[in-house]
Amino acid sequence: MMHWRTEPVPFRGHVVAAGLAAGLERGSLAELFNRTGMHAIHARDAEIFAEGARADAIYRVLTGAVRLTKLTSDGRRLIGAFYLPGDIFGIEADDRHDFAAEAIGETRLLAVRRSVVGADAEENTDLARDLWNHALSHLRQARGHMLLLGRKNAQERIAAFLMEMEERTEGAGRVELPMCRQDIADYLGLTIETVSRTMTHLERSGIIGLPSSRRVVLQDRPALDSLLEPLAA
Amino acid sequence: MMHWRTEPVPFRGHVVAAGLAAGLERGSLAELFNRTGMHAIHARDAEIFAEGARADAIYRVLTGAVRLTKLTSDGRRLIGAFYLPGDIFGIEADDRHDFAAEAIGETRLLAVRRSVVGADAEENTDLARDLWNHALSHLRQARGHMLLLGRKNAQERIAAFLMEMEERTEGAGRVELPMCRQDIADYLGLTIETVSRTMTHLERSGIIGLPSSRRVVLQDRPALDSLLEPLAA
DNA sequence: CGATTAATTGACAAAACTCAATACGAGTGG
DNA sequence: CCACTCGTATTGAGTTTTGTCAATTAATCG
Repeated sequence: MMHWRTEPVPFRGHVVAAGLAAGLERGSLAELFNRTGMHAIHARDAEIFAEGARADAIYRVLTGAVRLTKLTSDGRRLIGAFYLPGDIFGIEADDRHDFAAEAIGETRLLAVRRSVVGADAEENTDLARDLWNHALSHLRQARGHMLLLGRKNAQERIAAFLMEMEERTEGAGRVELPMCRQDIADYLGLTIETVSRTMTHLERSGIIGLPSSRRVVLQDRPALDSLLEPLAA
Repeated sequence: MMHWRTEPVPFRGHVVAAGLAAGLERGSLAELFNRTGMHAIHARDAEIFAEGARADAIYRVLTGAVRLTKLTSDGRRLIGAFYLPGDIFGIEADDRHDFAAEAIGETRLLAVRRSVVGADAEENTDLARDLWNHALSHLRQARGHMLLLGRKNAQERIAAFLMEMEERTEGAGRVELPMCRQDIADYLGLTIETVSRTMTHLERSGIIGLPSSRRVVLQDRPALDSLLEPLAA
């Protein structure tokens, strides 16, 4: 179930997807969302767009969270990215989406039709540059994720994931995970059991705290850093 | 297999990196390469650009092959992509390269300065669109590779790799691999031993032939397809 | 409070990795 | 032409990590 409203919404978020600090210029992408964005609400697990669907809008997360998923016929699932409030997604396809997007919890989005974006971008240099930068930041995110999936062990994946989430939510040492263990597993290319075991292992080592399964406290940041250190460059 | 010999090089190739069929319009990226591209030759294993280097040119492969690599301090290496004759690379960075690029064998390239590309793209819609499409095809390639690294076993990775190489070189059932086993291993997130063992296993199953280590014959295509089938969608 | 879903834990199996030895292949010099 | 060498690839044996299957505990929601 999905509700559409047309009122412009003030931009309260921040672009965290790839550490890009987007300024708020007239004619920018952020401004376009605020001026012409359509409001949408998606229920938990609702599909925002399907794999293979025509890409006809781009989105900004207002509240909640989104996962980009690809499902194989025998049930394996990969989550290519998570999008949190402030993040923009859906640029990442030329014609058809190669991944589906789903709301993780109840999620509010702003959507702008591609026809509108495209028309504006022809005129407006700022907007074109914003779109370009976003596409590249998605590419960088994907490449970073490749490294994680290809060359890291379970501990390193979990550590990297927790640090990433903490950064993106500015959680000051504590992270409130919007997604379940299975989502994390499918994002990290692990099984749910390995995620669980690795989490408890980090907890028993005193590196993190787990007041509840969705709440993580980064207690020993240096230790976490040192887990990732070999991957730095 | 394609070879580029003449100096002002007509674009006879096709963009294979992600299956994008680029048209040949005046003012397109291909045309820009042909008109203003600088010729460069890199010896085997020579660095084309370093990780972290300022991104100031984009490239098209004429002959040879290129690998995009990221090295970690403890020696793990990931190859993010291979580029073959006709492929364009180096767009994939906004300011700094997050991966290094190296020639695999002796490799000839065309290079165009970013300042030139950027200036032209402001004026020229075709070129801007070409750049955009290339960036998105790199993104699709990276996402496809994520799926491979995150959810496939060794056999599936090798099978996918061989099929990809065959498609990209139009080898009609036979592939001449430009890269060594270690490169393949680092592209697939495996060890060299696992690559080797899996290759010989496929050979003993009669699915592929291995007249030499660098030459592969896809003998039983249906069998190869069926190895990948579960990943189709 | 009971029902249902999500998360953890345990015991075992399988896949891939590591370390070590051997084989192959191209190039070199006797 | 053969032997030698060096880099690359293959093969083998044993270990480690992660996955699988099953059971248990915790959390959530009417």
